Amino acid sequence: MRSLRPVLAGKVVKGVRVFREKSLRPGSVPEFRRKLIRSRFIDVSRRGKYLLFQLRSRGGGPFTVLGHLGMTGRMYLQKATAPLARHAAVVIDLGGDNFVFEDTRYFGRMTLETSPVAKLGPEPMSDELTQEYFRTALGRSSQPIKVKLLDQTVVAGIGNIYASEALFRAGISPKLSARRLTAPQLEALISAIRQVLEEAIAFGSTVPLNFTGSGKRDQLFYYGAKPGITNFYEERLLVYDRANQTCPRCKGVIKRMVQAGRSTYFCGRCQKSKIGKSRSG
DNA sequence: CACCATGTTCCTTG
DNA sequence: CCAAGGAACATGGT
Repeated sequence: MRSLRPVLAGKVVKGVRVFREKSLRPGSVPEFRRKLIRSRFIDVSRRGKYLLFQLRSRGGGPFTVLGHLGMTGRMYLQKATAPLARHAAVVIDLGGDNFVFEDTRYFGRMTLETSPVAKLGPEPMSDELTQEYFRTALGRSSQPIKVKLLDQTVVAGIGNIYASEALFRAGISPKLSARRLTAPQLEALISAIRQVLEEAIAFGSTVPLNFTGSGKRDQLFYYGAKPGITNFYEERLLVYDRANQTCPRCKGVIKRMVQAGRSTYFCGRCQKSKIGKSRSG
């Protein structure tokens, strides 16, 4: 959002090319093209993991395009003459530049349907995320706290990597039933979430939107370091993808487990909150 | 070949 | 009605 806002503001849509119709779900190519062509980008904002592109049509009517990157999506501007990425899904012609939505796995999307944002929980950085709110939102749930952190209706914007990272920093077991977190644990978790996201945003700001490295996995999320900076990863993610490595806090061993179908990484030694596993799960 | 991967939504089961 | 689990979406890396 921070990168796109300054480069999109004021730009007029000259054309729209859709290479992947399904990336517009829900919606259709004609509808999307009709709405966008000759419209002007006014601003870009964000809610949870959604990007909100605010535009104004030729007649002056404001409307919003919702964007979501899924797991592998990227959105960036490039020169109109630059070759398109293999998995370019939607390309918006802005005159001299193309606004490219590239998405290898096509889990991301662009749509005129904005209703998903209404269902989101509070922004993690906002005053709305309080210990009291958390308590209420978690309610009597017996689900593990890690699984609850991925529920976008509880808190918006936390993904699988940062859920593990936040719980590690808060010293809370990912297995702990959501209803069993104490007030101090909730406070610690809120602080940890904010710290993790703050660092992630600061780091992300140093990386070009179309950055791809040559190392294993995705460079932005996993390593993200500019070429030459090889140890940023070491400092950034403390437990994620570090199974069998030594815990940086207690010299225990980082473990991997699967919760709700997603990998969770944690230290079995310093994230013990024994009242964990509910018998059913 | 097998398994894993930053996310969301739909369907089924209990 | 709700909670919870699994599959589906599609492609690429190890």
